[in-house]
Amino acid sequence: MGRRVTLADVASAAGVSTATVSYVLNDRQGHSIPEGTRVRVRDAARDLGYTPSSAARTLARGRSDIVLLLVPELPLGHVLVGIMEGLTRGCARLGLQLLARLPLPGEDLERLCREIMPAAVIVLLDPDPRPLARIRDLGVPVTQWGAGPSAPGDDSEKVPVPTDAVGRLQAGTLVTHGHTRLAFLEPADAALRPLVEGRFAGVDRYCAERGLEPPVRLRVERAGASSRTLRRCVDDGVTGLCVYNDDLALSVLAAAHAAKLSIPGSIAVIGVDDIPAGQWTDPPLTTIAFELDTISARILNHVVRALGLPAPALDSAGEPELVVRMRGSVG
Amino acid sequence: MGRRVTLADVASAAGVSTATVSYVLNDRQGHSIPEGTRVRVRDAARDLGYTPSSAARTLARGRSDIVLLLVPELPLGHVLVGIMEGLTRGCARLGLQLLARLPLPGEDLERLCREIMPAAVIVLLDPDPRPLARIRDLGVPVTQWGAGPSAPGDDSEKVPVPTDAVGRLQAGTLVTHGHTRLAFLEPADAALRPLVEGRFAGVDRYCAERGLEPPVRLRVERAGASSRTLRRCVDDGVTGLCVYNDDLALSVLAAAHAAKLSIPGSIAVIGVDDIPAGQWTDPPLTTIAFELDTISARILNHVVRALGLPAPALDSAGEPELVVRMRGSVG
DNA sequence: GCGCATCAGTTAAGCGCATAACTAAGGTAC
DNA sequence: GTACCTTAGTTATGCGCTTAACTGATGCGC
Repeated sequence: MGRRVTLADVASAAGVSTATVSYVLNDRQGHSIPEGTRVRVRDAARDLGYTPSSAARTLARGRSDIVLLLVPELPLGHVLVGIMEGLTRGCARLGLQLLARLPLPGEDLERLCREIMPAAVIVLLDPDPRPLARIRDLGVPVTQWGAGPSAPGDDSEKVPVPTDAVGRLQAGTLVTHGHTRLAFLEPADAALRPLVEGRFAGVDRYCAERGLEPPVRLRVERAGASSRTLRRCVDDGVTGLCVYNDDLALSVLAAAHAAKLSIPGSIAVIGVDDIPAGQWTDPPLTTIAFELDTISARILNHVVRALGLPAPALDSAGEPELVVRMRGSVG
Repeated sequence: MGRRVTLADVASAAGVSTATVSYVLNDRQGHSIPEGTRVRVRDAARDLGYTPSSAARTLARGRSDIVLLLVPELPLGHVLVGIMEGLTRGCARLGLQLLARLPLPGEDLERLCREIMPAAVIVLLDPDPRPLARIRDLGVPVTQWGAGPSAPGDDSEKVPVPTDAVGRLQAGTLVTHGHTRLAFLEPADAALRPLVEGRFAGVDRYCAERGLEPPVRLRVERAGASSRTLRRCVDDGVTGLCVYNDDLALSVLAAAHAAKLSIPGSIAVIGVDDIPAGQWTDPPLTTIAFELDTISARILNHVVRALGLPAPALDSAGEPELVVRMRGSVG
């Protein structure tokens, strides 16, 4: 198991003091250290297999290099996992460690942050904002990828989840394919409220701007859409259905089958998320996909700015975060 | 932002030395400290809002109280998320912090462990076992929830993912409902190989033991089952289909619809995972569900044992890790 | 030849906690 | 009364790293 290789070991191997090693390995400015010495230090570190102790560094610096990712208690679809992957990779490039935590209900997040002193906190979706404020008071920058309205003051720390844009894109896709009377189908789940509202608003405004009839708003109380709801929809003259997400859209497809309604003949359906199962349905599900790399880059840019890192901004400004995957359920 | 409240602050508030505070707050044995003093210390800690610095503790002890959870790069279905939740809760009760990491391809996990000195590492599913061995050499206990064969020596550190049992339960359910000629449908994905093999083996052995014909083994190359495959299956006299998981089973349902094959009339279908979407299909999907709390308790018991914690073993020995959810796709 | 700037480092003081080793006071046994 | 044990603590060191402050040598202008 062997004793740990410390800075001091590297220092004596390289014939310098620990301070010098620290300066070299951290690339600190303001210290003239000739290249020859730098090389000796780096070689020694490599040869000895030196790995810094994050605990010691944290203690000395007052903040760790952990970026704490608070993930929601919802099942983590492939969208969230994809974003996590992008964030993990991006943090690694910045010399930070992305570690994810599923906050437990009733847990004291501020305390958690006092314990581990993360360099930054990234929050996915919209938890209770009050603990976040207290984390900020600790001096830890909090970046939120969320849908709710920005609280006053944290505008700069919130990367918006596209919601309005999703709704517009759904509606636009349907309208482009000739549908003029739309409906919006949403789950009842309270946790999803901010997302639901945003997406509906997008559909609603899109219709308003084009002078179309306002969309019919439908809510599914539990486990999937019913054939009844669907049939009523069709009877009302709705021909295009924007569904909150692909999971729910799958249930719509099933209900349509059961009700002998053809898709997209009787009614066109578009979901959100681009889940794999959507490729296997009959017809394959047309959907809105999130561009995961673009989204994680935007989140990381906020973190970089908040930490004042001299990092090459991952440029993601111009790229789209959403794309339409045309498959077969929209005509 | 205020200075951090340290042990020393608590000590002077309680009128004792920092050593005493440390002993009290950590409940260390072998030190006679009267209840009165204990109360004074604890009150002071509470009143001041003391939170220990995990960095300092880690540095002093040589190991942190982080339990590193290495999650696979696969999309995290609700099974894995459910287990994560159970582990997070369980660790919290043990005074540990569960933090999850998505290992990046090519990343040096041993180095990561030298950096953060986790109290333990939990690995979900089956990554390359070699880095795991090197982590163990660091003295960090590694608990794996995996399907592959136990490597020699780590038997005790591996909690088996039920695979054989899943296959048996699928086959058993179909047989109980009168099906005697079975098939097994699997994805081609190489990452899933150990799970696939185990589940097939379960089906296969079950059939052998009952004197039934050996199951037909079918593989889906990409994106969902085809109607052709299904029809061939039926033509071969197969009436019961064990599908690798619910995602794939949904594609089977769709294919059956397309092929005008009735389920379970022409062929019965059973999946694995109990994904939500399975409740909304037509017919609703019968499936094998994992008992997530039981599984996370078993994993944690291994961790507790490996760390030699004096913890109340979360008793999960007798409980089933699998249950059948009868819905409609099996007869 | 002196003062001053620059270079190339070093010294040493923490960061907050755990813990081995010690102490001082009081009680007991004989 | 002395030797010893227990109780109830304290002292002080070290975990590995960062960083402000310092030092000694060299070069340069004039």
